[in-house]
Amino acid sequence: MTGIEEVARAAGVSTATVSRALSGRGRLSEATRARVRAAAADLGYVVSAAASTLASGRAENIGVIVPLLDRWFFATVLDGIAAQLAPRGYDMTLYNLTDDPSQRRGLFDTSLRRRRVDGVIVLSVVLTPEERRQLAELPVPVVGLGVPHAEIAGLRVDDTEVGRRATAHLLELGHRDIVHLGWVTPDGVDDGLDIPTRRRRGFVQAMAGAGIRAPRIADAGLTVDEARRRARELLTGPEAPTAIFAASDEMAYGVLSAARELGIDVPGSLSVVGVDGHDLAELFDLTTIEQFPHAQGERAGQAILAELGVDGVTAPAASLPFELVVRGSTAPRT
Amino acid sequence: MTGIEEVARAAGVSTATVSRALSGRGRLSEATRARVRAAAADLGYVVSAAASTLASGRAENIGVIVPLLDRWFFATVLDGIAAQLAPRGYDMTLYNLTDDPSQRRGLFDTSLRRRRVDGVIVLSVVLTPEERRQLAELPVPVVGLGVPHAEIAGLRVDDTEVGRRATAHLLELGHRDIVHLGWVTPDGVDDGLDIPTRRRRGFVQAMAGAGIRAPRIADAGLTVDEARRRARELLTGPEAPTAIFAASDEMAYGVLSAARELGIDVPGSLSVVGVDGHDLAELFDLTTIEQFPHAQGERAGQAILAELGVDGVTAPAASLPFELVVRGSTAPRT
DNA sequence: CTGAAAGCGCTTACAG
DNA sequence: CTGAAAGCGCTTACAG
Repeated sequence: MTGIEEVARAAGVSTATVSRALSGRGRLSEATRARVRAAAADLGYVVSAAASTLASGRAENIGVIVPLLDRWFFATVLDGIAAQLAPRGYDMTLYNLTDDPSQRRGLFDTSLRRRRVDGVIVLSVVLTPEERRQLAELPVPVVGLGVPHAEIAGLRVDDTEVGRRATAHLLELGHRDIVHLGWVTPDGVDDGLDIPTRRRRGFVQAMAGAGIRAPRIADAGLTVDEARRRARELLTGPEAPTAIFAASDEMAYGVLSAARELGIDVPGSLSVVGVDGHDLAELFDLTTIEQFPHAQGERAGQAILAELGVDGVTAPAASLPFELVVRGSTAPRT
Repeated sequence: MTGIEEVARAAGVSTATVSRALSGRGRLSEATRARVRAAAADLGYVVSAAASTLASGRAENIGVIVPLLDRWFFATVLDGIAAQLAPRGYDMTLYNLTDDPSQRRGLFDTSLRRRRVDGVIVLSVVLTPEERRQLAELPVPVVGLGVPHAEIAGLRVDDTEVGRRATAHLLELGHRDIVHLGWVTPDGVDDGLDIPTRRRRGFVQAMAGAGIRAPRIADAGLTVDEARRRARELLTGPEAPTAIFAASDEMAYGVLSAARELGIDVPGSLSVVGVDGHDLAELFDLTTIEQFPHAQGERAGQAILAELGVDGVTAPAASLPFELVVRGSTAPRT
């Protein structure tokens, strides 16, 4: 492969000048810069990442710690991150966080510490205290997105407000027998920083505001299937609700599916609202709180670039937007 | 950060020995190896990726070129790849291929040529001849997964057989008025190597086997929405089919949705079969050809590791398995 | 504005 | 089995 020496020779300058011309760092006359760039393009020269990183300390690479890579939400967030990083020449290295303790140890003890990345984005995962400590000790900035730990700074949707908003929508439609179907608060999160707890809290607050104390809350796993099972119980039990606020769109699909099986008309006899703005929500005609995961990813990308002092990137607001999208799965109580 | 010198001093050996002990390359007495490893663990020493890569030429990193990061299928494949790479200490750097020509040029001219990766996995994307040439010229192995170009070796599902199998299922149920709803063959693919063409071909072959010449074929975009629109036309037009073979599950959802809107009973009056084994196929009770995307990713990971000569990894078979999963969206013709 | 040279932190052929 | 030393290919403080 062509090296920097050949480019220097072709352009009639030193390797130092080639480096400066190509990286854009340091002052250089426009003429020299242009000549060097032309020579490099000519020869098809590209700077070796390893050599450049070793000499400069900059890797131009961002690590992203992501749980459950195959969930739609995270894939969309990743796409948003990539959209911010790529145009600035940053690569994105993925670290999939599983439940396997030895895999996790490998990630925190080794992979992240190889100095391969200039910064880390952590997508809503629950970390052990030890893992948080290791993250904090990394010599690079860390940005969280929906991470339920106070010590990891980052971006966050106001999920309490999300819960309130979804519930308010149902209350405005005249519903009173509303059940919130959430998912279980994971172990080890900081008090009230995890998403299910906050959505639940918003629900409770909104219901209280409408004079309803001790509203009904149910839990299920964060999957279509478990939500379907739980919804079946709720809808066939005594005092079937007239509305269900599901904590995610995929859980809402489970509710819709259970209703269909039981012959319960949506929205005639049951209103359903979800959260996420999932890909297929429109297909299901599901009312939901859209939370723009692509834009969340873009902001996370901006946040880490801003921390790195990349030119022209300013830190985005820490609070992420959301929006109620009313579709056909909710209707006035009859 | 701790360097290799400190570890050498702590263990009472040279840096060469530390390197050998930690990498596992070269002969070394067990005692020395253990002593060095203990010292390294003690000091929390981790080899610098940049220095190691520069000196050895090995990056322990695989690049993955992926289209449309937010589609479920590719996210699942990625998860499979990661599952193979991580345990062997390989990182995975994502290169999102968009339609933007300047972004693509940046990827092929620069990003991939920085010698940051030891190998590249390309997930079913359509490449220009120039891009293919650049890929072939990379000094690292390239493995394709469903790539529609003959010069990129790789893994592939026998999509002709997939089309035949899906169609055969409908024929066995007694259907004759079957429409295949596929997506448009992209420009620039090698003849008959792209997925939609092969599924279509399998459909035509199976129909011909049943004595049906010139069977009906429709095209739509590869999305729920476009499929829904197209299905609406098919189902309200003259000679509405009794069965539709959709070329993807997401397209099949569009068909189901159109049928629901039109009050057409599935599977009573219309049978629908898809392809993919999508996440939500069970929820929709959709008969489909499951093609195990997670396993596809694992195989692609194995394939690239095998090319790199990683210990204990053997090249998987190039032909990927699939399986008809019969659910409630198909039934005998009435 | 530009160059000579040291140095980034490892790996590995060579020698013993 | 182990070490001394060259070298991987850049970047950047220093000097001019």
